Amino acid sequence: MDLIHLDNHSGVPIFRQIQDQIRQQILAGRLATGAQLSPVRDLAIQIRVNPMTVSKAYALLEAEGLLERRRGVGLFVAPLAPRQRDRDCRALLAEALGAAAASAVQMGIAEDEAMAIYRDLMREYSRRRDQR
Amino acid sequence: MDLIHLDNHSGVPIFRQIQDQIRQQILAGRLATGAQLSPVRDLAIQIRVNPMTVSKAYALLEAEGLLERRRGVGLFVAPLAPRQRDRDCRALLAEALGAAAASAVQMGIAEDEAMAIYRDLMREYSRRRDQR
Amino acid sequence: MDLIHLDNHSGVPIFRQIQDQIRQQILAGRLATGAQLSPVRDLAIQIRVNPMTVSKAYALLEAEGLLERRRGVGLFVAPLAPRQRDRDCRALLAEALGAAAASAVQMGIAEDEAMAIYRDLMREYSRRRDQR
Amino acid sequence: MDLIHLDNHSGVPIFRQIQDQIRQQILAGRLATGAQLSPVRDLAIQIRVNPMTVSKAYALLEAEGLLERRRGVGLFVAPLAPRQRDRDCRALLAEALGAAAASAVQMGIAEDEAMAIYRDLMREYSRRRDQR
DNA sequence: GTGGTCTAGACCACA
DNA sequence: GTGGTCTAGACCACT
Repeated sequence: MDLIHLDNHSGVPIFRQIQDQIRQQILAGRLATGAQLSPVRDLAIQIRVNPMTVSKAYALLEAEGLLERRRGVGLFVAPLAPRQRDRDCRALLAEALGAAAASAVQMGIAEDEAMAIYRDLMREYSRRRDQR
Repeated sequence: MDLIHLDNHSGVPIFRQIQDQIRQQILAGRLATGAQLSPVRDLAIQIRVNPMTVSKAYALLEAEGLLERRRGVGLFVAPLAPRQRDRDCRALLAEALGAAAASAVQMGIAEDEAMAIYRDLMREYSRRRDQR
Repeated sequence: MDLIHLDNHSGVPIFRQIQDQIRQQILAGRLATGAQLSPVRDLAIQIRVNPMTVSKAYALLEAEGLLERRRGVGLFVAPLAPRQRDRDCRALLAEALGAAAASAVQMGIAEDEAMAIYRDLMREYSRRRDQR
Repeated sequence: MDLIHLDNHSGVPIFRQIQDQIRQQILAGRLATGAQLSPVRDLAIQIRVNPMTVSKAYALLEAEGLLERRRGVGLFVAPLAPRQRDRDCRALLAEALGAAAASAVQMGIAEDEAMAIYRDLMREYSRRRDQR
């Protein structure tokens, strides 16, 4: 399981940051089906956060159907059909893009220019990622 | 001044929703330089919100330099150099696109596909807007 | 809002007891659409429980779509179409009856006898209720 | 001995699910007096559960007086007077129906309708059972 | 060992 | 005033 990176100044609740990052790791396939997640306490120590906060993030992911609890054993990535996974990915992306689409249209920025800005940002990110 | 649309379920603070929408109207040119904004009380009644909330949104926009307060008269859209306006638009858009770019890269969605999704969303929005 | 009755010995988590009872009050129509719920702190004091526990119950009911949050104002019973309400009631009842149906069949108790037992229990409850 | 079916999502402890299902098999007569139960390890492997969990279920059933332990030999279904058996069955059923009776009354569902729902569920179960 | 629940009390954002 | 979040630490149930 990849490291979780927290930003205390973003205004986004910590449990939400954890939840979002784990969800992405699952949808991106970096957390495979059946994989066991870090125990609540371990992750809590690792990212220096109260165990309850981690627990809350896990609970919400379980409610989303992405995690499965095995009592007394631990939490595991729930099986997810590849198609379902793809659909979830697209839905997630579309949601993230929604506000940006509205912005561009409202501000009268040309479709091509907006797409170019988006492309540049994606390249920027993938470059940064490859360097790591 | 266009109508403000609030979403109680989005988790975004109401004052922020007002602020964002007015800012966009200004940058999009639909609220021209020198135009007078609705008085706090009027807008508050119109969108059924506590006047304090509207006032807070206005104050933040004033702090951004987008509004000008003329005491005893009202609030007006501050003059804004076209270049400045364009730069602000792009910056705003880039910010809105940032998270979506990171998402697409992390989830391994191809650049082209992500851009296509974005394009579709923009067309969807402009179509909806034209219909009104 | 009716009193919430807690049973510390039932093994059912407190937040779940609160959640269940409020849900029933809503579905039974004793908490009408638009009614404001007791503030978290008030209810917490009234039933001698930690505010977080109440808050958790409220949050889960909101996730169910039965409650609506108005930021900084309070929590309210969400509008619910009468048909939807009826369907929810039946679903809730069917769920509660599921295990009992399986039991009766598995233990080979005749349909009529099982139904008679059920009828007697209902009469017992309504009698008790009327006395109050 | 019939198969034990476990549901990890029900919230009911696993040892409790095992215990309940074996109890029902005994009361239903599908596990006859004197019959030997599967050894702890065998059942544990069969239903993919920690042997300790099976052992706990067996121990609780022994405490209930439904099982008899013969040291070095195994566990057997204890003799049970038919009347006792019937009483246990009814008591078990009444317990399972208690919450459902309270629900129906509280939600104002008519006695007849509630009983009809219950009857339908029982028929549904017996049909499913006959198909197997 | 695992996760779940609860407490007491603090601080914050929102209206 | 409202609810939301987080902490630190306790206790419990399950495996």
